[in-house]
Amino acid sequence: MPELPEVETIVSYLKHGRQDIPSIVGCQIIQAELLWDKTLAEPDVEGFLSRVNNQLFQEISRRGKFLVLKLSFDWLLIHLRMSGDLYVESNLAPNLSHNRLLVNLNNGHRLVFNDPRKFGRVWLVENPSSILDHLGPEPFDKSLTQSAFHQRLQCSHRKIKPLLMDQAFLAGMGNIYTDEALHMAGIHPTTASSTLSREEADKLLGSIRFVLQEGIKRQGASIDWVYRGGDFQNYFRVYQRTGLPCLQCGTPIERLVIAQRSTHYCPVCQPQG
DNA sequence: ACGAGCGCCTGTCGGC
DNA sequence: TGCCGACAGGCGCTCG
Repeated sequence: MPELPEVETIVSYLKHGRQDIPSIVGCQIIQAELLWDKTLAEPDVEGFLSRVNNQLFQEISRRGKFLVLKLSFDWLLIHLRMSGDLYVESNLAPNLSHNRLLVNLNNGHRLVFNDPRKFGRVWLVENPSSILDHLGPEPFDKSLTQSAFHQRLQCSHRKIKPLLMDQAFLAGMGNIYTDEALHMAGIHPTTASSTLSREEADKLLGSIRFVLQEGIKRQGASIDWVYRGGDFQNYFRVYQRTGLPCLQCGTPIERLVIAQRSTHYCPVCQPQG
């Protein structure tokens, strides 16, 4: 599922609340229930359930695709992977079949981690840096200048698509937004990153920021059976549009598999290097 | 230094 | 209808 814009949307919901659902900031944890043990990456179940009790949610943020929840004494890190979702609901709501973790709060609500495919993971740690330190720069980080980005591209001999999806190269890009950004920049997904000119690199960085911003503005994409309110799926240029006309030139969008991931591109707007 | 292949999981969809 | 393969917003591991 979620890439940077979807995670950012969830952060916003948790921080500010939505409709009749309150913010979790300042709420105290009454009791947690782990419904699928492997959801928990760290520590062990006993340690988690006892340590998390009575802590308050102090700050909610995002790093790459990680949700970063600062508690009174620990940090709760959550990665949604392919199918995870995180939301707040009344603790009277019926328990859904794919709920993996429930965190009951002192305001009659609970934080729910729901994840059909069970790939998502949760960490409770004293210091988040051991987990977050391997991530590359945030796409919107001011220190990621055009020239710094070009430099980073020059250093690798990998294909541009898998490189952009490598979280150590850049934090937050996934399959959708990578395809969208490459189309907007007019770059073929198999292009060797080191062959990109400064102009192409500038355009690519601008496109990455543009599509991510667009995704955030639309509150993310809702695809397959995962719906949480966003509608960016109605604005896809290439993703899941195989065979449909390119919105720019009318040529049918093509699909190929790169690094085991489905890749969508326009053969005319994104010519082979 | 790469990329391919696979494992982790459940669900949906299209074809036969 | 039922079965079966392909596919799905991610990532870590092996292997060559």
